[in-house]
Amino acid sequence: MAPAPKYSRLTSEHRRAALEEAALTCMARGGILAFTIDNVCKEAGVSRGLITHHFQSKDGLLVAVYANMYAKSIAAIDAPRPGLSRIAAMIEASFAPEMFSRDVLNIWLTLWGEIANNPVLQAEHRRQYAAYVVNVTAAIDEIATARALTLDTDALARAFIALVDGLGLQRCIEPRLMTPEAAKAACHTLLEPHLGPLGAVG
Amino acid sequence: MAPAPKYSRLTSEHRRAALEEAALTCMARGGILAFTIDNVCKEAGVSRGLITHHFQSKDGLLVAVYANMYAKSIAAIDAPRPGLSRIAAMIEASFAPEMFSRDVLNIWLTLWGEIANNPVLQAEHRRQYAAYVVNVTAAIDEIATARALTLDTDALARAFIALVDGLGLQRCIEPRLMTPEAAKAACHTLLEPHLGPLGAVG
DNA sequence: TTCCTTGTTATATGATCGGCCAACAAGGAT
DNA sequence: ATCCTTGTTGGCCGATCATATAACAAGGAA
Repeated sequence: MAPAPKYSRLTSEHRRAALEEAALTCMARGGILAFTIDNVCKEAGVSRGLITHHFQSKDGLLVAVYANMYAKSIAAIDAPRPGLSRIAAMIEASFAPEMFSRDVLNIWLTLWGEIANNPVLQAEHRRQYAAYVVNVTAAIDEIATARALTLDTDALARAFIALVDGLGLQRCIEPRLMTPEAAKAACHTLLEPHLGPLGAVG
Repeated sequence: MAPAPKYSRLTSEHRRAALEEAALTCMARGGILAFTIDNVCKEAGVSRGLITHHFQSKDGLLVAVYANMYAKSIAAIDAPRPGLSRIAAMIEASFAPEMFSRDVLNIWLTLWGEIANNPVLQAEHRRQYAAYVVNVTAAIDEIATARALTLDTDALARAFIALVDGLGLQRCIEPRLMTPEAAKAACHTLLEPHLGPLGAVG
């Protein structure tokens, strides 16, 4: 009989995905200090050399992880919801359990802290963030134009994004003091005085 | 003549303050990864053993730094400004250059990331943060009662705090895209629809 | 079956980590 | 002038850091 394989050999794409997933797990567990090559490879059940092999460097993995997080978030936030305006759908998505959890928010907090200090991540951030602002602004524009409102939709979008980030920060640090319902309500408190009810477009 | 002293001997209080200051400098420069005993002591121009001597452990210094940052912020935010309501004074203080700078905000971001993952800091945070919420709520109450408004001032205070944090986050990550003026305007966008003009109390 | 690409392991390396501790010395107390 | 408390130094420890590299092996191609 054939000898048992000493390890499973995955395609480059699958191994990369597994390592990114392990990196997220480590960050969620212990922040940037837990994001070490040893930790990530142990979490992935793999030897130390693989990160260098598949991502060139630890920073390479970090950038991949960040791009991955952004892609997943954008996809969730942009998904239309029947009967809801785009901005209302964004709010729902932003505070759904899979995005407003302590683990996911701790990952974001970890990445933010690195963006502020790691030049490699800053370039990646600038690209992704700009697209995010455009999306939110467009969603607010949708309601503003439908209702013939004249207001600075770009400034409102940036305030909204800041609010969502700040609510996530509080949720991450003290989950019991910031429920998804309270977070949603805070968003409505900001937007509805300027846009009217957010439920539908008309 | 007497031999030149080999080092300056400070009181415990002064040396502690110097080490805390050096710790802040390191955090502002490189986040939590730059907050190492070697780095801080080199920044303070002092040998490695002093942090253990004055703070028992690295975590001890971290807690002291956090308490220090909070004390300074609370003092700045609570300082009354002639002709301004308390909440308006808070906004002015929050986005003044000495608080809304990249360095200071990077320190906050660093501390937030640690609070989320370091149990020692969590206890300290809970105490400090509760006092902060009380202060902001009281400032909002001041206007609400003076104008006989009926609204959930606690929820509005928590939303306001989240917004301020989120604005600081954006400022830290991309200072050029979030000016102090834009940040102040965002706060007014949130509060004035519910409280009316924030300038004076009446 | 044989070859060959390449995913994977495992060890080595030099730097740096936090914490420990013995020796030193500054400067007030006596 | 001498003692004594205590702030300070600096070497040391085991652990862990990121990275480089050589040997190994899985599995499709030929």
